Amino acid sequence: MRITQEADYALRIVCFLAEQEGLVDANTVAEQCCISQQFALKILRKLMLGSLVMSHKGANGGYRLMLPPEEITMRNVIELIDGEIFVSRCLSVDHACSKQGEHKRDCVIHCIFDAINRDIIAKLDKVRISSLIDGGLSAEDIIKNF
Amino acid sequence: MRITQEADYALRIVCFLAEQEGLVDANTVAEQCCISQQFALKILRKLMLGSLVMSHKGANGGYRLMLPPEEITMRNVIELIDGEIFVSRCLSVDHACSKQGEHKRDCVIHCIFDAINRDIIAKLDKVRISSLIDGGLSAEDIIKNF
DNA sequence: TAAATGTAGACCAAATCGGTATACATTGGG
DNA sequence: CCCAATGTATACCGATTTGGTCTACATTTA
Repeated sequence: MRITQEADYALRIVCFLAEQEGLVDANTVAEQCCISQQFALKILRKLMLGSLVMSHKGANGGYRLMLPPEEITMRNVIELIDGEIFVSRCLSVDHACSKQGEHKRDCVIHCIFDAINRDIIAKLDKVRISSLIDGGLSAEDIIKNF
Repeated sequence: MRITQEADYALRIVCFLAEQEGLVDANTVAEQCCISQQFALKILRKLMLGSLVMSHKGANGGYRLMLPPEEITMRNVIELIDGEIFVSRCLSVDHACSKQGEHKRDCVIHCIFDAINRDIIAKLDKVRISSLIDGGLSAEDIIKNF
């Protein structure tokens, strides 16, 4: 599954919350992150289900991160929204290709995709939200770390 | 855009053709690669448009590779079928995120996705069809080369 | 108790994906 | 020369995913 727009939005939201103190209401989050309020709410709910953010109801309610930004990785956020990352369908649970493949090459192709996939996940796991926000690292420094 | 099932089929087809001598008709290709005949035809046509295979019409017609398998990479085949590879929508031509992003983090996230993407493409570019077929390399050797 | 918030989930349109169907063109063999 | 075997072209189709919106409701604080 590819990394969706929604996951991209979720990253923005998490970064935004990481830069705020106290509770921030959904409207502010949506405006600051350039997302419709309704969609932001939906994403915030998913982030809550994954225990990345918590909320407080009622007037003056809002959302805040549940973890320090050093303890959240890009992978955490993306997988929470999109589910497990896989670049090719034959890596998903049903393993379509390994069922059909009688040939050596099918397995080899599968192994290659798998290696690439593991590499992507490892990279996304190395990037902490704290690196992305103000006071974090430059893109070059993050990439150098890969 | 993720690597689709169709691209996976295309890889099988190209590998199969690489192992055959002379022309092979679409029915044989479809059967040997476990693809429906119609769908195999569709993929073969795309491979023709990309000049990876050529065909001969009429009775005793069929398809064959236009290039030696050393000169075709996984990237060639996949991009021919799926178009440009990008792991995240914000890397596609419209650059949705860079339009909206006023924040440093949006650019950083974009740069990270871009680095990951370039890495995937580079890896797929290193794998030649000749490595995938009988007499080629083992998956471990291919991955070691990454 | 009303206004400000969050909660839940149904609903929806467009795009993508994986594939099929139909009609036609070309070639080679008898 | 004609027909069977092949390829060519393109329209169509249903399921799933994606990117949202809408509606109704629950909770909290002033």
